[in-house]
Amino acid sequence: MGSNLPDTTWVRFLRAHAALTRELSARLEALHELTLSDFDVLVQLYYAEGQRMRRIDIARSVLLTASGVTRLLDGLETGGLVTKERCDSDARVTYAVLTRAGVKKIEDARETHLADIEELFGSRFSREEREQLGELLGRLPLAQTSEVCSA
Amino acid sequence: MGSNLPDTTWVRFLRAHAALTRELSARLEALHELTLSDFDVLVQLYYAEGQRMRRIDIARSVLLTASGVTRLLDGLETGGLVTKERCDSDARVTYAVLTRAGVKKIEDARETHLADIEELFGSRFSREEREQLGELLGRLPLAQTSEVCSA
DNA sequence: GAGCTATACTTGAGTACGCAAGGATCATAG
DNA sequence: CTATGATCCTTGCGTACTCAAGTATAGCTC
Repeated sequence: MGSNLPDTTWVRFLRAHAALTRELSARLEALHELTLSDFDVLVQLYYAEGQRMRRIDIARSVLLTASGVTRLLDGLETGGLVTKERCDSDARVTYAVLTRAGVKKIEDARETHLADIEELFGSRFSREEREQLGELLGRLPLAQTSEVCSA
Repeated sequence: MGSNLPDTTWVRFLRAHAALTRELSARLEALHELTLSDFDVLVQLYYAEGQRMRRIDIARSVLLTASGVTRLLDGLETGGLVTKERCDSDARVTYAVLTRAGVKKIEDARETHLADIEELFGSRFSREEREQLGELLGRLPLAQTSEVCSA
């Protein structure tokens, strides 16, 4: 019954994402009380200069909307993992800065989360396959907002 | 600044998914008032025997939870695209059956949605690349619920 | 410097889920 | 036939978003 389903590759992509994020986020939640997005944002901050970023840059790098970032950071802030900081040169922007607790949290969470990613995702592929997969995925459109990336 | 970010391939996977589903679902919503999941379910039904499925099988095939399916079908039902139907041999199960309007809807939506998928996803790859991508994605774990698939 | 538009962020309202718990119904074992 | 456990489905509740609208600031043009 080779049904004429929509591009099977795309469907696999969708299914794989659903299954992987479900499992990964369950584990991350259980062990560290973090969402996948929380983790994502914390990592961005961790590697940012001065471990601080403008909210809008966070939004662009993790592909959330501005409002999504506001609420996500609200959560991290009440959890004591980040703090706000005003910007001297532009009163519109407020930085999100990683706190000491935030650094600790991300370093802890990294440990298990990277292992989980490796187990459920990375280990399925050889080195070359992984690179090729990365290359293929890298061709996909990321945003209509033209400008992207930092370092 | 080659930062030691979590497996870049995985991150690309996440970003690509976020960007693609955002755009695809915006278009699908605008043109047909359907969610990606709605579409997904309708397609499954479309190709199912008698265009009918048990809810639990829908859940498994599109990777939603049972409750997610219940509510999604509630929506499709009030939209007149599917109807419930009791199962004679097992009073626990209720089938979801595609209505005439549902068939029409999915046939309409397919047209544009498949084109959108092709534009944003498929066209990025050559034939072989697409196959390879599909193969690689197919290796990823789909569910812990062992049993999968139908035809 | 008055007025415009663009940018950064927040807030209100709505939604698409998930999880956990509950209600039927089935299947089996005594 | 009754008790036990599994399966199918729904419901209550919580949450992570989104979009649209609003506020504040920045910077440009005249």
